Amino acid sequence: MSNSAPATIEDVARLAEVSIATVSRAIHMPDKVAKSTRQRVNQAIAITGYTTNAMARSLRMGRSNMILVLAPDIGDPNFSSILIGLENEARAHGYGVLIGHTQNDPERGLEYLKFLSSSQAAGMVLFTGHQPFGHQVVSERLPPSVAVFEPVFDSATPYVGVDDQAGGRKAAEHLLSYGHRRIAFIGDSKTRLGHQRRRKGYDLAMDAARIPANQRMVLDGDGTIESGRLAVEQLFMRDTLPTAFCCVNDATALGVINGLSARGYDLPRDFSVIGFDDVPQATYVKPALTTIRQPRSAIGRQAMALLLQNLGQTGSEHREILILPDLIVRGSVSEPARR
Amino acid sequence: MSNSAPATIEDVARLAEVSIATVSRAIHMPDKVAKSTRQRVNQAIAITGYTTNAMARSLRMGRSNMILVLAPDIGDPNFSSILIGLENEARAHGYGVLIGHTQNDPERGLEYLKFLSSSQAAGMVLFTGHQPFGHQVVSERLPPSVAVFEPVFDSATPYVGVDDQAGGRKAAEHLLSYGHRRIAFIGDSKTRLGHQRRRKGYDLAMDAARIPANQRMVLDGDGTIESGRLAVEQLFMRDTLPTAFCCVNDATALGVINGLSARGYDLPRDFSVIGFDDVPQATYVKPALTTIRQPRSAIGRQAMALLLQNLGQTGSEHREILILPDLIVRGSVSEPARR
DNA sequence: TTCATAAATGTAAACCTTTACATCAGGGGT
DNA sequence: ACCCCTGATGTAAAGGTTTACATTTATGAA
Repeated sequence: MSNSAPATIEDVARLAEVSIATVSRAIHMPDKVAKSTRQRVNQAIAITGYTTNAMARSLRMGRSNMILVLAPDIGDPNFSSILIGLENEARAHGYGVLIGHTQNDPERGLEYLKFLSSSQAAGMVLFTGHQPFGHQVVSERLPPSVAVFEPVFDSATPYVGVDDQAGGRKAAEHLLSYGHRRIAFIGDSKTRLGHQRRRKGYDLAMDAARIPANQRMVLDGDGTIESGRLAVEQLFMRDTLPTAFCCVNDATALGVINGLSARGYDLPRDFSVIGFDDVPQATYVKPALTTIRQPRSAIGRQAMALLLQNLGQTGSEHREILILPDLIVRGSVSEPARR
Repeated sequence: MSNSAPATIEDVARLAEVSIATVSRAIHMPDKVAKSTRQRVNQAIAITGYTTNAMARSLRMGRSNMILVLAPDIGDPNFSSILIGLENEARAHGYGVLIGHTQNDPERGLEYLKFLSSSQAAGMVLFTGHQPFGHQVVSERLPPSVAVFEPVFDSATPYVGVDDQAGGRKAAEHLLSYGHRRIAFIGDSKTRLGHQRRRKGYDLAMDAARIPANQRMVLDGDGTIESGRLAVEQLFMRDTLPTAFCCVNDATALGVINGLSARGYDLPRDFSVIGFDDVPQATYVKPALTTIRQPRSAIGRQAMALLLQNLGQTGSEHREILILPDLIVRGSVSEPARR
């Protein structure tokens, strides 16, 4: 039992008085071995506490049953719930999940890639928005992978994520439905592709509402709280103010709320604000933030399903799965103020 | 280069016209091989793009150079910065870090334990506060491990964490130094051991200030935002109110601030609040939360150093390394209000 | 020149599996 | 009585390393 060295298949074989091959078969192809033998083997396994050495197994099989999830930032509020989706789906198929934290450091990414190439993991999920090795050219063939949350730049890696454009449109339409016409969009054209798509959704909604392009106030930030705060300051230097803020993400929206409150405005009476993502903080800010929710666990689930499915095939076709997000109504949107 | 199968040590050996043993030596004990040979080998490695198969290596050596970090909740705001400390230290010693997400599910914990016992990882770091397999009895000898953030219940696992008692005392003393005498402690005696120690620190400070025990208002919550809010409600049903709230952690403090603001009070004029942990949100709440900061990266660094050091030895003595936390002064503490 | 010794390299076993192939026994059909 | 087939099991190779031990070569002293 609690011997110093863990039991090997040989220990089991000896105890059950069979060959190691039979033990292996009893485990993996139970119908190929006589019932009486199977019982003896199972007993021996129970007694020795044998558990198959995954390392040897993977070495022999040239494939492991672990999936590596590469995240640049573990702390990202979007990460953990997507992860749970990934894990649950993986688990249902007999796979385990390991997380690699790259901190956006190409060297670390490369390290984890080695982990994959020595088949300690069978495939990978990318949160990074780019290949984990930066722009270096990597000689090895990349393992099966799928991107999540943000498509991988300049690559045919399949992608599963929220339908940003539809979400952006939904957000803008929600504001429009309350009668807002002067709706500022606080965007972010640089850091993420998805953010550009959200902007596109906003434009589409404004087009449909027949609001001319020159009446739209579009500011470009970088998706941080600070950038939301800054946008407020910039807008207050103009002649006309918006009645509502359509923000590219919740962080920006939080910054906007912050800036507006600091100026003494009462929300949502004076201004309406809508975000995108539905981060945990959205509930606690005052007023609670109306936002578009990332369908996180669905993204995780579908991404893992896609990856697992692609593990078998060689040439997996490029695919993009977009999931429609829901509008979460809280307290930060109301009718425009009379002025 | 970009052949289908990755290059093995044999490919390198063939190209360099030496035996595989020499290649291995050229890599791991360069001084044991003649300079000219070493050069040829290095060249061959460069050409083939060889990278040693970690799986085979670990199988042979019975030890890997990966450390597994087990976290019940990836989303915990304390997790990511401790992790970075862990990673940096590991990296400096040639180890990599993998994260296992247990979700407090003993089965998952057990799964990751198997990962360790087949020596896919050399040791583990526990964030869990308990052994990852719940209360099941596990036959195998546990791998070298170290606990972080929260000591492992009922076990001799070495622990590295903040000095909760000193921190709790520091917090209370800060309030006392502003002249507060009626200081409520919103605690949590159940979910974490560290929280009890913080309470102890509060008591020590109050003792030193000669405030009799029957004048202390101590409420017991569970360390959540909700529990902070609730504590406010309960206190307002009493005759005497505190002038300050000493909270067992930031979540509780956030709840308290929330509850107080909801009742229309102006902080910190009407009440002072202090937290513990310094979570990211502490900066954004209004007023910004004065708190005791978890020395997160130091914890990570020292924990990994301890683990790595214990990898060699067999019987590692039980040790507890406590790191003194700093007080972070923001805006939620001031003199007590005149009433 | 001849040994003894050190330095450099090679050979082969071991780590723990999985699995193709070989073997063996027994059963059913002729 | 013989053959063929099936089902159950065993044998051994392979997967990519590291390393103890064996072997070869070079070095220096006598």
